[in-house]
Amino acid sequence: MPEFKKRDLSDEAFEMLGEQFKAFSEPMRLKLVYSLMDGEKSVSELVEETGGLQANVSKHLRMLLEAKVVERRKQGLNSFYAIADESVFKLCDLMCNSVEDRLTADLKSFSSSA
Amino acid sequence: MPEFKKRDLSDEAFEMLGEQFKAFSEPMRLKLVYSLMDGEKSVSELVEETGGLQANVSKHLRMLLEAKVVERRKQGLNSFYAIADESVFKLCDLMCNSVEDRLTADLKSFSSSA
DNA sequence: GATATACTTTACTCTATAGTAATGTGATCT
DNA sequence: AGATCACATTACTATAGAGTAAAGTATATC
Repeated sequence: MPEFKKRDLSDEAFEMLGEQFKAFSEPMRLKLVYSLMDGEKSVSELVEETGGLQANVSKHLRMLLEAKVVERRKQGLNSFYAIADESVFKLCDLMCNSVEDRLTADLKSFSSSA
Repeated sequence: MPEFKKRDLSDEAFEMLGEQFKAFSEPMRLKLVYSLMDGEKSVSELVEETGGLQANVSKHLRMLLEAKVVERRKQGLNSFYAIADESVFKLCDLMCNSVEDRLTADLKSFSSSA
C-alpha cells in the first residue's frame, strides 16, 4: 500500500474528474488519441488510420477537444488535431501498462487452467 | 514533449482500456473509490459517506468489482470492499493533479479576465 | 461565380446506464 | 421457525451518446 496524500474533493471536482475519464472511455476516442501520439494530424489522416467514418471521427474529435484532451489548428481546408497536454501521455502510459499487465495475467491464468 | 514508447494496441486492447476508463467516468463511482482510499469499508459505511441510496451504491460497487477496480470480502451480513490494485492509486493521483491544475488554471483565467 | 474539397453539424435509431422503488437473498438472532 | 438486518437484484423511467446518412459551411481552385 503506497503512501497516498488524500485531497479534499468537492462534488464539482468529482464531476470534472468523471468527464475527464469519460473522454477516454470509448475505443474510437482512444484510437484517435493513440494515433495522435505520433504528432499533429489532419482529420483525413485520422479517418484513414482509425478506419472510422468521417462524421463519426469528427464528432469524437469534437468531444476530445471540449474535454481539452486535444487541440485544433485550422489551416486552409484542413483541421489539424494534436494532443493538448503532456499529462495525456503519462495517463496513457499508465493505462497501457495496466492493460498490458491484465492481458498477460489473463493469458497466464488461461494457460494454467487449461 | 516527452519521449514516449508507443506500443502496438489491438482492437481488443482499446476495448479493455475503454472499459477501464468507463469505470472511473461516473462521479458516484469516483466518490466510492475515493472513499475506499482510506481502506476497506462496508456498504453501509459507503452509503453513509457518499450520501447515495443503498441500491445505487450497490450497483456501482458491482460495476467497480467487475472492472476489477475493487475487490469484495463477505463476512456475516456485511460485504467489505477495498481498492483492488495499487495502480488505482497512481491513476487517481495523476487525474487529481490534472484536475487540480485545470481548476487553478480556470480560476486564474477567470480572475484575470474580470 | 460555379465547383470541388475538407470538415462540421444535424437528424435519426439504437443501446447503455444512472437513479429509484420494490422485491429477493442469505446470514444472524431470539 | 419467524423476524431482522445487510446487501443484491429486478423492473422501471429518463437521459446520454455511438454510429450513420444527409445536409450545411468555409476555403480553395478553375
